[in-house]
Amino acid sequence: MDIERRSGCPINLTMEVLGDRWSLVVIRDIMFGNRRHFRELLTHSQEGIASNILAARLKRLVALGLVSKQDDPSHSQKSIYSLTEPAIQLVPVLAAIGAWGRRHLPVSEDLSIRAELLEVGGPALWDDFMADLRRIHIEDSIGGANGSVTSPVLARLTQAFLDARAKMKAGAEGR
Amino acid sequence: MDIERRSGCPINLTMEVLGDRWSLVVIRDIMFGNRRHFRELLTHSQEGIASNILAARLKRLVALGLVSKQDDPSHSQKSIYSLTEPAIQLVPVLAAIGAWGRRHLPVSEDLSIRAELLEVGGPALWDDFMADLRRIHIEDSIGGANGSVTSPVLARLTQAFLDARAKMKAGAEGR
DNA sequence: TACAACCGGTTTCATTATGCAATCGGTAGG
DNA sequence: CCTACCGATTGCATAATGAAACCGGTTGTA
Repeated sequence: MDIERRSGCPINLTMEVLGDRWSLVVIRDIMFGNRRHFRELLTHSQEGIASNILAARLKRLVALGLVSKQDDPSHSQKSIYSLTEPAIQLVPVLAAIGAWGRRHLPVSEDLSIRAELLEVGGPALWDDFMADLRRIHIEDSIGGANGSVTSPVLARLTQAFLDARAKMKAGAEGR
Repeated sequence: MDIERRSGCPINLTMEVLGDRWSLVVIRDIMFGNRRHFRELLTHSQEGIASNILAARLKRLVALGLVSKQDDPSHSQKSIYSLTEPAIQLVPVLAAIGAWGRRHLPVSEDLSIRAELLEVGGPALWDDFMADLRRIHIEDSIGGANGSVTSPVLARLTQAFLDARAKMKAGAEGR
């Protein structure tokens, strides 16, 4: 799998790699939803991706080195998909995209929480989150695929964030 | 022109708007190259965009509110394309994408200068650049379209950056 | 041992997007 | 008047996308 190389511009090359409707959405689900198996990605997809499209995207992302694939020892037919270092370094890109979309597009509030958190947290939070992702996807890619384990950093901060917002809301309504 | 709204997720919605091979490349050329006319975008395109694709993308970007179109008073047939505020706010997204591409894809050195500058300059530089873009595209969208006027901030910093790098290189070779 | 549910996909076929090349009618400047 | 240029449009071929059905193998359960 090779990209076109229409030009050596970083923005152009990135669009040749990620410039389609699905690739970043699949990476998002692996990264934030810890969906590590084909079926998880297929059936829990908010957007209802078709199985052939998902298969094609995963194959492409593996060929490009953004995702790795390995056998799941607990089930001879299962495969575990993991993020590689280049994909983990997309965190700032996803944060910027999320922040922009939240501001300029008709997003739904519940799906915007992570984007808001990433924006408020800034680079320091991104680094913590990326460290989590390395632990889950690279150092312990098999153990990290079990259950619904997601990033401890993100889980803790999301909860703190929701609590703070609930408290703020209650306070505003109380007067 | 409406987007699909497969889901209300900020990342998904952004990919529905910008998730194709050309939209961000066109915005890049308007933003960094100050290409304000159809022909400029067509013939100076590094990637060789086809005229029908360019026409379709411009129409779509105008419909989505990322680009505005107005008559050029100096030529009854010319149109001036300008960035709107939402597109100007893509600067951090383009900076993040450029930084990622520069690190992980086979970019060419000369086309990476701006990406490197934006990455080193950080949010403070982005803000200055965005202020320039507002001046050029919103406050004086007609005057800004004349000649090869680009952002003063970006031009000055790019030059300073190139000088610094040349000096560094000369110093390294001198020993 | 039968069997249903589940596994990661593949196949088929229709629709849509992309891309190249040629071309369009109107305009500007000499 | 004529040439170059203006922002596109048209025709046509190929590639990408998408919905739905389907596949052989595996697993857990009765």
